[in-house]
Amino acid sequence: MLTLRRINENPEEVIHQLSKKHFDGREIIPQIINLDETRRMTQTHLDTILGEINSISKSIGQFMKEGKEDEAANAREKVRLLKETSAELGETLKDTEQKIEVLLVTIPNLPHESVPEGRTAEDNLIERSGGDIPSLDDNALPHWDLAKKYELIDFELGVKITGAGFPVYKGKGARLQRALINFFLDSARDAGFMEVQPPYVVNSDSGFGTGQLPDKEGQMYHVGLDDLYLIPTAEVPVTNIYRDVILDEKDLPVKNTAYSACFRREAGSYGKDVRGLNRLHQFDKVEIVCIDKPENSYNRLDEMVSYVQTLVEKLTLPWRILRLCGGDMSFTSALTFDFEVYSTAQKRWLEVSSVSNFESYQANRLKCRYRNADRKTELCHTLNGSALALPRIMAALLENNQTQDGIRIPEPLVPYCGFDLID
RNA sequence: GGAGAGAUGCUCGAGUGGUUGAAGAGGCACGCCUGGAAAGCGUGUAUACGCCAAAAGUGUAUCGCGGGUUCGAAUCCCGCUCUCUCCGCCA
Repeated sequence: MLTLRRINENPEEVIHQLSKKHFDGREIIPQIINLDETRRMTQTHLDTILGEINSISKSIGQFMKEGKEDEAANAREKVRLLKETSAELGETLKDTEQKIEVLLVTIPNLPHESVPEGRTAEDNLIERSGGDIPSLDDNALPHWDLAKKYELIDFELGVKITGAGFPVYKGKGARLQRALINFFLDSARDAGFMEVQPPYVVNSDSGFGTGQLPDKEGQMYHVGLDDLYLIPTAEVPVTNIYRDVILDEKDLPVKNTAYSACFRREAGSYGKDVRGLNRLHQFDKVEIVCIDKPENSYNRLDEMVSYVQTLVEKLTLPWRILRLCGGDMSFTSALTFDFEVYSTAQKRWLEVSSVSNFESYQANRLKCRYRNADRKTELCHTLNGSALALPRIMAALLENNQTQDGIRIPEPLVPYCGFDLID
């Protein structure tokens, strides 16, 4: 959620920046400014009247003590009239605040100046890349065939138990999953992230805090009986640790990491995008979350991107980093880098991580603030990224490392797996 | 799930419907004292939104959350949430 201050300070600039995200703010921004004007006028008026009521009420107490019945009755009547006005103003104020909020949550975050123009994924910029794309035999198999051949993942069994998109990992497949989770968590800890184990189910306040609600309600699984949501990412519970929190300057930066299962309804997906491990309703991910001072957040973002790069490099996967264009960025992000790894048998790039700076957009909803050097409270900047999402890493590992003898495990994973070959 | 008790500031803790944003203590910060420290003494110590060009200042709201009674509510009433104790169930 953008701050009213930002909108009021320079509306034209805000409208201009929003256009990069292909959001037309020419109507809504002036509308908000008008409502905010009404809001402030109403509050000034209301506060004055409440102040009068307060002071008269005090005088009534005084009159009662002194036994001045007439004066007291007089004052009571005055207050009665003022209360009628204050009730009306109170309604107007509440109403206006609600209208402002309803409008504010429909406005996306402003993109950073370095965000490239563009509408679709085609327009994303390749920031840098690395690793070697292996040359495979003609009879190289896609991961869903490898998963079957080596009995690593049973998709049909998942369908029986739950439905499509809920695979069952078995044997070395399950062990490889667990190895990846531990490898990612240990690496994050070495890089200075504190591990947390959050709940996998959150309330609506948390959903609202990180921006899943109200817009993306349909993308989360909802537990109706208790009105709770299955998390689509550990970002939600971890970031919400800091909801309604005022951090001390010395607490920053906050660097957290968490493993969680992630649940996404993925309504409307189909075709090759959902084949095998490409898109699941339940998957595993290790997430990194940072909270920092505004002036540090872009350095922090770079640090996070560099860290994720070390992961794909250690796994010896061919990778590239994309700087997302205005049209392809998420609603809440100010700047996003996507990591993709090459899935050689599918002959396509798969997104395995998305690292974003949300600036104060999330923090404003979360009311996550810190006390700066002047002892004033100020909104923090929040950032997060996948480090990493497992399924597509698994897909790329299986496909890229297949040989005549079996599937080779990258060296850093071997101690975690307890085997170096799947055969 | 059943019965009961409770929820006050950074923490502990007081609070008779009328200067209670809230006593007192602790913590923390700053200052004095000291060679340095401790002790001692003094001062300060919530958030949000208004007003003011801004600072100073000042207004309003906030004692778990929401509503009600009242001229006036931390205090009385109702609903909700959470915590604790006992019983039941249970990895």
